[in-house]
Amino acid sequence: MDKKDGGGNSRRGGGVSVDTVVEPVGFLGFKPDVLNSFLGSSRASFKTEPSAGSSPPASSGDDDERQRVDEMDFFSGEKKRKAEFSPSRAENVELKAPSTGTVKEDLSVEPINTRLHLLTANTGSDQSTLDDSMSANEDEKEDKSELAAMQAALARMKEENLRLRGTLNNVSAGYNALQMHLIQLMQQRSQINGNADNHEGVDEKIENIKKHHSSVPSIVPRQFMDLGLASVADEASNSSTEEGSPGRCDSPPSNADVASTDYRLQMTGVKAGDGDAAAFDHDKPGDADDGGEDSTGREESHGWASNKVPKINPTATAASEPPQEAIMRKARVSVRARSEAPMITDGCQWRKYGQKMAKGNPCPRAYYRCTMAAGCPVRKQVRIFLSLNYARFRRWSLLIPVDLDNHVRGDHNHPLPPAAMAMASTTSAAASMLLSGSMPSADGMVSSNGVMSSNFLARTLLPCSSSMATISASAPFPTVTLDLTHPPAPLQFQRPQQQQPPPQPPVMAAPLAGMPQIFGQALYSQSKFSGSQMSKDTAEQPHFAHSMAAPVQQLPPSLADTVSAATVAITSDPNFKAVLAAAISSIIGGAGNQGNSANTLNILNALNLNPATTVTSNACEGGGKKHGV
DNA sequence: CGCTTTTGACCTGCGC
DNA sequence: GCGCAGGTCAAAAGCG
Repeated sequence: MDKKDGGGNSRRGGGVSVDTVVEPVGFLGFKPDVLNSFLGSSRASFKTEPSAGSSPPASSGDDDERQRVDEMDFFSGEKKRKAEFSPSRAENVELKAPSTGTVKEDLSVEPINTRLHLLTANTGSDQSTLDDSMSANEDEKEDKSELAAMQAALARMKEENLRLRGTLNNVSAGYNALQMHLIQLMQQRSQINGNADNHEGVDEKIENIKKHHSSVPSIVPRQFMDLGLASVADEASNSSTEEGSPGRCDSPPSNADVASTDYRLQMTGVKAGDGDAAAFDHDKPGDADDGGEDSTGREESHGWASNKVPKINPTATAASEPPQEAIMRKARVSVRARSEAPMITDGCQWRKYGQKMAKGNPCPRAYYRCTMAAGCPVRKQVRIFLSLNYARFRRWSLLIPVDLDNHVRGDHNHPLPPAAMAMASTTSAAASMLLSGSMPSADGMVSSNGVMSSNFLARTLLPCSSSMATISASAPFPTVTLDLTHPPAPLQFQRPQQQQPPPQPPVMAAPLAGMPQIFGQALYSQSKFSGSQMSKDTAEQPHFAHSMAAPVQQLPPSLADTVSAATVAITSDPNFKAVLAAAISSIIGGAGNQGNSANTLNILNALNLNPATTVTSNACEGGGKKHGV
């Protein structure tokens, strides 16, 4: 039972810059009602308050600025104006104003104007005496100005609604494109692996999708690396990925089923300067979401992330990257789980008991307490980010990435389920790895020729599922994403499907006998990915660059050589091995709460490691999650 | 009807 | 002492 209340404060003190991000989100197709936890109980309502004594905002130059500010605060949680973005209700937006009550707006100004005129008439009918006429006229003027202000506000809302609808269409189109591309990549992958059965299955899927979306283009940008598809994407043919060139979706599609726009499913803390988070990227103030970039980004919101993700160009990226990005970069461990599941985030059962807006942060902070057992004192904070999801069956829902804030307090007075144990230790190991000196960043393991990748780590940490763990390099900080939306599978290392298995590395012992395939796959899969941080990270961490990139630079296309390169990489770095062992042991020991330490030691021995020199025990605590409770 | 979520109010700690 | 921000409570609302 490791108590680690203090460990959860790694963000606050000690300079440890790891956010343990847990995303109790449904990745695709989770229930929209869960989304209420983010935006409150408001139902497609925009609350507007005319500014006190303000003149009606005409269409002046300040109007655009004001509108931009409004949009920036659109999901900021400020009380004066909050909205639940429920695209299914986007056509029927309810507007509330203090003096007018509730006005239904069906994307038409006419009803609003009618109501406002009625209000104006009522106001005028109150005049009865001459003495009162003066004050009445003043009141009338005031009312008129107020009404004008409200009209302007309503007009803005209408415009915003239209823009949101455009965003809806764009995102839906992006989703279609993404789905199509995923299937294609799966097909290509199956071809690579020579798996005829999978190939047929994928073909069938493709045909099914094509039936529904006959005009889905075959181009999808690389952005969806964040989806956990990075490896798949990089295994794709050059054509499909290279076609995702910036600017190809300059104009928003007119048809929701025609996709040519990017769709970014995960937008947790995306740097505003990227501009690719579109209209719903609400970053912390000061995240460079100002200045000229804002205006352009605002325009791009119409096109929903119109490919502003920097193209993978290591040299150009390193040269043009603003210095502040280096400061902003943090390691993140993101765990994704379906929100409709009774167990959210980490296998425990939590009940929300409060939510608070943090100053300077548009994302609310929610407070949960463990309800797995009566009187369990464990509580945790989560910070909620917002992103969009166009789920299956063309239903809208919102992603709710949740930041655990490394703050789980107290000790459970009950045994934790195995899932919680495994996940806690795994995320901790991942976070520790990101922080370890051997790991410059999640995406930094790139050689000069762009090989080696973040998914190397991801698949290492969760080798039992190739799609379970990914590491995103496109975010401003490396993010380890553990996708728990898939049902937990028993540890089964993939066996090479080739007729001729790759040579076993000499140091690989029994527990890791299946790892070469994983490493090789990861190495191969990321051949074109994660170049953005390469130069900087390798420069910052020459040690690791040497240990990891050197063999990769000579990477031939054959799988055997990639395995060899991975072997060298693993065995040359003790910290890497240590964290790897911790992660694997957590998985192996996940079925039971006992024996994690023993497993770790076994794996350390298998890796020829001296436990005394490793970071194993600390690694499992450094990430801020409870471990071994 | 009971459980969960929301949300405003209240409490507490900390910095100035 | 005051203000601010974080954390918690509890009534109200939502939901199945």
